[in-house]
Amino acid sequence: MQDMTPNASADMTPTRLKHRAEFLRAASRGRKVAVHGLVLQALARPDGGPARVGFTVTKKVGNAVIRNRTRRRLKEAARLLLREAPVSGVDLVLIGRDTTRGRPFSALIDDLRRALDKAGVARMEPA
RNA sequence: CCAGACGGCUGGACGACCGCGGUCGGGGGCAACCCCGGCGGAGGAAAGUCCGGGCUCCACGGAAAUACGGUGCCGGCUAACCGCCGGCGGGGGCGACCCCAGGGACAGUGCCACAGAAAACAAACCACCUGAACGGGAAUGCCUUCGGGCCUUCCUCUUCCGGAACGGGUGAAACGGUGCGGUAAAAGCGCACCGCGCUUCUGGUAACAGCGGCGGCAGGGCAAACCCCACCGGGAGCAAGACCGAAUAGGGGCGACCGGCGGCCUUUCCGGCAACGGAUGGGUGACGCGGGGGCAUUUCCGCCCUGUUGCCCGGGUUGGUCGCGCGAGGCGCGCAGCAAUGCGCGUCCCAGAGGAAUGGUCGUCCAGCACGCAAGUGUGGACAGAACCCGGCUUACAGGCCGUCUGGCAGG
RNA sequence: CGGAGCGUAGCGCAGCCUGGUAGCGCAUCAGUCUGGGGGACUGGGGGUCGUGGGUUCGAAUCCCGCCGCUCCGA
Repeated sequence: MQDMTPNASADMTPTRLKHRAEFLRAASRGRKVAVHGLVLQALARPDGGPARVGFTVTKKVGNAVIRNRTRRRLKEAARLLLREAPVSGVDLVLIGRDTTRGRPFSALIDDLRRALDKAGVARMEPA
């Protein structure tokens, strides 16, 4: 978040979404796509910097161990997918569901790819 | 072998690829940072947050009392505890063993529904017994005018004096239980045993236990009802707290206090016609200097703030560093102790995040479960995730391992 | 991290402090009034008192542990 300078665009590694206000902004004004393994909220940012990713797993899903496992699988799926197909200028919030934990990992990655596509994130890639 | 009791340990293993955060070393880069390599990276409950401490800040002269809260058989352990260990007493179990907030009910207040005569000061009531009075009845005897009258005995309604606390369907509980004697009827009224109270002595640090003696029985239960007694407790919590940076208007209000020099106000004295000057004591707070602070550090210059301090109002700040892991520490051995635990020696350093790492995927194996005669096939890891630390408690937990002990059956 | 409260019939609530009978409203069922509906009246059914222990003769009530939910402060 410190190096949001435009000339650092060679590094497209996503950073982390941290503040409550940012999550609320993505929830209220972003596009929402629900697929089997997760729910995606995406909100375009005008600065064109690297994508920022946040994770939400509510207490409804389970206890702390289950929530950790859910979040870590989402985190790994986002890492692998955004490494081979980086996007920018967007805030992404991945919300875990009950099914996230038992979903086969390859299917989870497909879910995320499809959700990004439906949210129009792929077309947000910088020119 | 079966059934059971208690205590302790463990909480899948190995590997491959891709990753995460910490730290150390090397290299690159002005720097932010990047690359390579090494090392280590969740638990017995990390959980619930129910107790106790350390640590930090705040408050506070000492001690006591009051209020509030907690604890409550005895002894020991501990930094401390509502904890642990060992005893005692009570209850349960054939037993190993398990359970118990277990001080005080002559300090006081209160409650004990229904039932029952009565639920706590003790008596009243029904029933029982002796006696008396009036009346009634029966029998015997005497007298008679034959209507009845009288004496004695017995029974009885009602009433009264007395005896006694034995009985009264009840009830969780009712002024001790059983038996014998005793009596008008009875009763610890007397005796034996049991229970109970007091007590000498003995054992024990003590709670308490045992033997003996004395007492004919004191006197219900509930204090997890109020309460009494004894002991303990200041408050808040790592978002504690400290530092650096950035930012803002380095802002405002109300008070208290200090005086090195000048200025200003003022007391007294001297000089002067006077303005004023000198000396002296006091006051005055933003007006100047000195002094102090800041702009990374040192010197000079410059700029800015500023007397010191308390409280309040307003404004800005969500960045970083420390606190932060060598500790009431882990492991092993020895000694003391029944034990909890303590002491000594040796050895080890063992997670430190901050929207928060400790992971994702796959393979082989080891337990478990299901199917199958079998080879095998399929399935599949219990409860659960550190956030300042430690000692406990409570709760959750698939399966496995070890030890000690009890009862029963069979065999030698 | 610290603190407060709640859990009783299908729903909303009393009863708890001061222990012995669980009650009220809506809903539901049956009957009557009406030609029918609505409505009114009469009568009835329905509750492991969140859960596990303890105290007591007796616990929804008192005490302790646990589960779930809500709210407040930093």
